Amino acid sequence: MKTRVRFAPSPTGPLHMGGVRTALYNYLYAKQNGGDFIIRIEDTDSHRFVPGAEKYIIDSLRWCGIIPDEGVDGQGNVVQTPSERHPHAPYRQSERKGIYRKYAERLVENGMAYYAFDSAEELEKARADAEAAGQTFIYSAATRKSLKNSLTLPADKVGELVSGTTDWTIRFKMPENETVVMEDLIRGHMEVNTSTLDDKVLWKRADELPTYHLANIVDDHLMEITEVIRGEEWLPSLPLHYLLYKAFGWEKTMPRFAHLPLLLKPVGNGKLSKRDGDKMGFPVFPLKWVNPEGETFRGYREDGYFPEAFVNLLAMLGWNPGTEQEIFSMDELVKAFSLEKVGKSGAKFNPEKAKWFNREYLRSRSDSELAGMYADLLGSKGIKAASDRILKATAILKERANFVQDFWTIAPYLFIAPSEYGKYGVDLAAADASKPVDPRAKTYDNAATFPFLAKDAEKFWNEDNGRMADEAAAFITGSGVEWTKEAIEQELEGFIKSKEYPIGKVMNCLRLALTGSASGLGIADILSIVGRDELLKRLEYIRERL
RNA sequence: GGUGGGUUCGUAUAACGGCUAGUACUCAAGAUUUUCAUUCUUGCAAUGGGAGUUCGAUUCUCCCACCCACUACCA
Repeated sequence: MKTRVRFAPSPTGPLHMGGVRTALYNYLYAKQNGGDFIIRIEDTDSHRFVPGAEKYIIDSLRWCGIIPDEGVDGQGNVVQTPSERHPHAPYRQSERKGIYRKYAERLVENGMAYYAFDSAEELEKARADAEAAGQTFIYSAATRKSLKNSLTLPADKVGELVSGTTDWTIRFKMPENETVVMEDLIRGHMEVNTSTLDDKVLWKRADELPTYHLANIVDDHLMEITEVIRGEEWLPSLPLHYLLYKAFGWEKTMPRFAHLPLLLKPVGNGKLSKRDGDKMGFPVFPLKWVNPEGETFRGYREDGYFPEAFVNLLAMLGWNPGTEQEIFSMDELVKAFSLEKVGKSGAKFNPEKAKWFNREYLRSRSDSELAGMYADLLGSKGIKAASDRILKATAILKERANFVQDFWTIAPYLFIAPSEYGKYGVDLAAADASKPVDPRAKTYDNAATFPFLAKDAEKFWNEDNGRMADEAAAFITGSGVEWTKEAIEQELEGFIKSKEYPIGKVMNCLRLALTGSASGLGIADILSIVGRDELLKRLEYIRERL
């Protein structure tokens, strides 16, 4: 039998990284077994529907390289693998609403379910009363005999109510005192007694829609799903789902189940939630999301993560290959993945490790590809620079950065000149082309400027050091040396040593002039990129200011 | 409260019932370097507690503790 798994999100908001991981594991499992990965939209809750959420979910998965064989494509189209036996479309439960009622009624006819006429208010009251008495109300074998339903009302009254205008539901008639024996691909053998379970609503007259439980089982059956891989939050409803398959007589084709451990927040307890990211400074969503209230949530993509890195770090959260390999491409994941190696306990997300993954991917990218991204980044700051300069800078910067954005923050001085003294150091906010700080900035790439770090200036600059730096600069710019990092390094060092100048002091003065601070790239690296003239200009400039 | 699930360094995890409990991230120290970073080396750091089975328990069983999920006409 062909493997068919599905990811079945509810379009009630953006998909967070835990959801992406669930989709990923489903995808990996499907591909590993030569099967199909299906996306089904579970939009049976008309009240919680959020416009744009479905598209967001599909876009996110596509960014990750998780492409469905069947389902919706986010553009209003249906993706479907040809099946001679069954048409599986549509893939939105709202578009399938016509098919569920007869299944629910079949259960009523079999005596496995019943009509319930209690109003929301009545149930609310029953719950409140129970709570006041220190108890918990559940609609179950113990209570259904005293409630308004087709088990307690005369048949003619039931018929009247069902065809009437007042709302009603179909509830599953949970068996009394039976043990449900379950098998989970990750957790193994489990048992639960049905007396602790309640009579779940399967179908709602109010909106003519099934609830999750019914729609899920019916669709998984109709779509010939072979494995259900979903979050641990579904574990408590597994017995219900087993019973539902049994009630329909579908036991032999019932899918196997695997319940994934939850993703936990980095600090403290509890599962990762939407708000954690902004509180703790990392994204929880794959892509940026603006909710209907206009609130913005950051995304991994916008934070500069490569999709491959994001997929890789997600894969390693709750699963391990059993070897010490940590970096996996999607293809490698497909080969190595196994549900047996998925852990049982919740995984705390570690943002530091996430950055490390991105760094690994950054370093494995070619210089030319990174240079293209770097050029775009510079462009967004209003800086245009020759591509060979950008390429040279890329080679140096990629060893020091976690993200392409870091190329800018690590060394803005490669493309703009430092200007004034700043008490707080290099102010990158001020280094924005839209607000030039110093007219002199126009002399260099037409970009903005950023301030010197005053305390560094005081520390390194004095008459002697300044004079030696000037001498060194005059030598290197006038020597006709080949303008490469290696040659500059050799010549400059040779000159300073031949003069018996303190190399650290001279170099630091040059760095101060060049970068505006006491730390940064190697002098030769910087010079090879900014050029002779710029060295002289920046030295002259710092002298004027001091 | 009830039901279910879980518990190895700070975090992610490894360890047919059997070496000194391994690896990665973080952190610290040292080396390298003109500074910073990189790189390299070294180091810190864990089986929640108690019984039991066993020659031997991180691993199997039970009890306790703690954590998590679920407990809607939501998914």
